Amino acid sequence: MSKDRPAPGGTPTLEHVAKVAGVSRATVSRVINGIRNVDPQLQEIVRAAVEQTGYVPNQAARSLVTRRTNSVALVVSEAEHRTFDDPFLGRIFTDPFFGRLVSGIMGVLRPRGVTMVLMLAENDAARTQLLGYLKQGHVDGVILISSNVDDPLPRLLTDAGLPAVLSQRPVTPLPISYVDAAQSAGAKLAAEHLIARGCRRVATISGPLDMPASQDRLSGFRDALARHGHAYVPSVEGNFTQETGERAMLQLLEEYPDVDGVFVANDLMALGAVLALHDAGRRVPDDVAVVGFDDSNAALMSRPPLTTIRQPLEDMAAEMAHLLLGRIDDPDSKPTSVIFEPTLVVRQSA
Amino acid sequence: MSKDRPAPGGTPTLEHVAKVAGVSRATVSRVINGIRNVDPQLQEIVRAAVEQTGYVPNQAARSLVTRRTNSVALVVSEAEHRTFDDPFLGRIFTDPFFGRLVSGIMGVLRPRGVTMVLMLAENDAARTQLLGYLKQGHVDGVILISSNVDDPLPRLLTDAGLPAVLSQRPVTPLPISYVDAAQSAGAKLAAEHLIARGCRRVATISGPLDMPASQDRLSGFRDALARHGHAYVPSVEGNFTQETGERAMLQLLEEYPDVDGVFVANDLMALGAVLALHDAGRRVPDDVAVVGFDDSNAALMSRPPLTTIRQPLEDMAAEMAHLLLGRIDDPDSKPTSVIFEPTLVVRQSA
DNA sequence: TTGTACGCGTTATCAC
DNA sequence: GTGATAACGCGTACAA
Repeated sequence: MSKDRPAPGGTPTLEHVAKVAGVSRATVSRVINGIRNVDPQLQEIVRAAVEQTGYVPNQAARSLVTRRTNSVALVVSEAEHRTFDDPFLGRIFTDPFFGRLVSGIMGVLRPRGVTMVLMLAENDAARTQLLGYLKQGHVDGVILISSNVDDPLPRLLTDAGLPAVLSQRPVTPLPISYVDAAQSAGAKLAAEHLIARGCRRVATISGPLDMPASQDRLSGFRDALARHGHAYVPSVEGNFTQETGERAMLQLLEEYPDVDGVFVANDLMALGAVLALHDAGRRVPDDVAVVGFDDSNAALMSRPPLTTIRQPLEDMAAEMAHLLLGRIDDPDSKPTSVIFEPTLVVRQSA
Repeated sequence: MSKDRPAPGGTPTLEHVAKVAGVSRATVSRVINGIRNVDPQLQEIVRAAVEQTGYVPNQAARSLVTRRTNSVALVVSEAEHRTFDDPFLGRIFTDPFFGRLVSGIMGVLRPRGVTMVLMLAENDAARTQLLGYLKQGHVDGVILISSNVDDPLPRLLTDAGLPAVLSQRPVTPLPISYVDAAQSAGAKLAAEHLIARGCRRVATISGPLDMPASQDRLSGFRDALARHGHAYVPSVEGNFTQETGERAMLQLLEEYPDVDGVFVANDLMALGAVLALHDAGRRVPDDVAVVGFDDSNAALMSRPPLTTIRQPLEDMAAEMAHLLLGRIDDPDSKPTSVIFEPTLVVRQSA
């Protein structure tokens, strides 16, 4: 038989290495996995054999027995059905927001030797395929980002029993860990700053209202202003892109020409708003003060630079990674939530 | 023994389904993989059993024998060693360029049932980890994007025998497929347009000169102008971000105050250049004409909208996917290259 | 400390 | 058309 197939025609296997090293498969396996109980001398021999053969463990075989892949998925999802020209991909690869999240996540994953794969779920077809992929055990867990209220993914993930962490409080209570920023507290900071600088006629440009975070920022802003006597706060909805921020500001100007302060739900839209104001001949912040949200580097690209509400995205992302790893190590651990406090960063737009 | 472990405590396996359906494992496997030779009646029964048990094939076991994962990696790499605050992630998640590539790739991958995982290789540590991941057989092949001249990845990939496709002509000849745009032809279009509209003192803002594409655009631009008598064309190097485009334009204005036409190596930098020109009190295009590159939606966000050189990124990405799939199906097929022709898109900036 | 032997869940090659 | 059964490459009790 070819139990000892002599020529490593294809990729070398554990057995080849074992033969070269003159030891058993088990021993090779041990040194590769860093198990202590093995003679240092042999260790050297084995390492040499590994080197010589160019051996690399076969992930399929390995995870078939360990039930681990040492990789997690970062999935960016969006519930709505959209056309092919959908701005979804454009939004993702345009908003510095995501870069900060990725950075924070990799910061904790990489040192622990777990790889991150990024997957997009921009429509139902994508989601179906994604779910199959995940269920098949390609990854040990998933970090889910940017899901809106209708996104079925959180529930699907818990139903599938996959370790997962959300980047937002789930809309419907679910036994799932998540990390979030205190959105309304952030909005309150914005409101109070605008009030403090003397704005009397404030409005707001919100994010997509099917996202909890958008809702919270809007209601938080309104509540804070109500406490200062502003019964009504006009708002226009955007979708977090610079373009919609611009359009929203235009609409606001048309409907409330005397607006003198605007809270915009993210920096990218704020960038657009500032542009629109400039086009309309309004000075920022003298005529209209603008406060953004995120403190992404878009805030610095604006002129004037954006006063904004900073959320510590890198830290939040790192926390997500930690929560996920914890859950992977102990699937029975209780779902946890961690809330971060946003802070006001004053620059020149307000 | 528990060859017939009765209770599917964990995830259901082929064997469970077989038992429920009252057939053999082999049969279940056949219907799952769509092999014809199976009684339609049984097919139904099996399907029902699959449904009932909620069975999902175990990818590890499957690919252990098939040596296929039905997934490919899209890796975005960068050779330089950078600091933690490196703009790399910022660049990726800020440039619409990537969104278009991803979109084009998924357009061909998804219908064929292969999933795409996106991986970042922003430094050596990341690259090492990535390579291990790839060698372990997590994916069937890789599409490599945005590597610069020093990037060791193309060679590492070919050495490892992984099916791969590059998004640019490799700097050193390598037996590897790639897709590219005719960069210098595009630059020539820009040059001729500027000349045609009467520019006499043209300059250019190039991309990072360690990228072949940047070099080609620069030399193509210079060559075309030389043919029109412009012996010298000033240039400043940027790194494809709006911010560097802005700075480069500022520098250009300082050193060549009478510049009346600029070719900028991508739209994002062109956006910054237009901003800088505006700040400097120059009218675009009347005082200074600006031509960008890519025709990303950044071109539309600029005011005035950018005249630019369009490269069909979606099509190019789709072609990359095709080439890769072809190579995966037949690893011995010859490396292929496909070059796309850029076109001039005239808007208002030039 | 090291080796033996079994099992992980599938696919594929056989007979039937 | 269907069912045994042998790989696939590895980790790991268990025995030595």
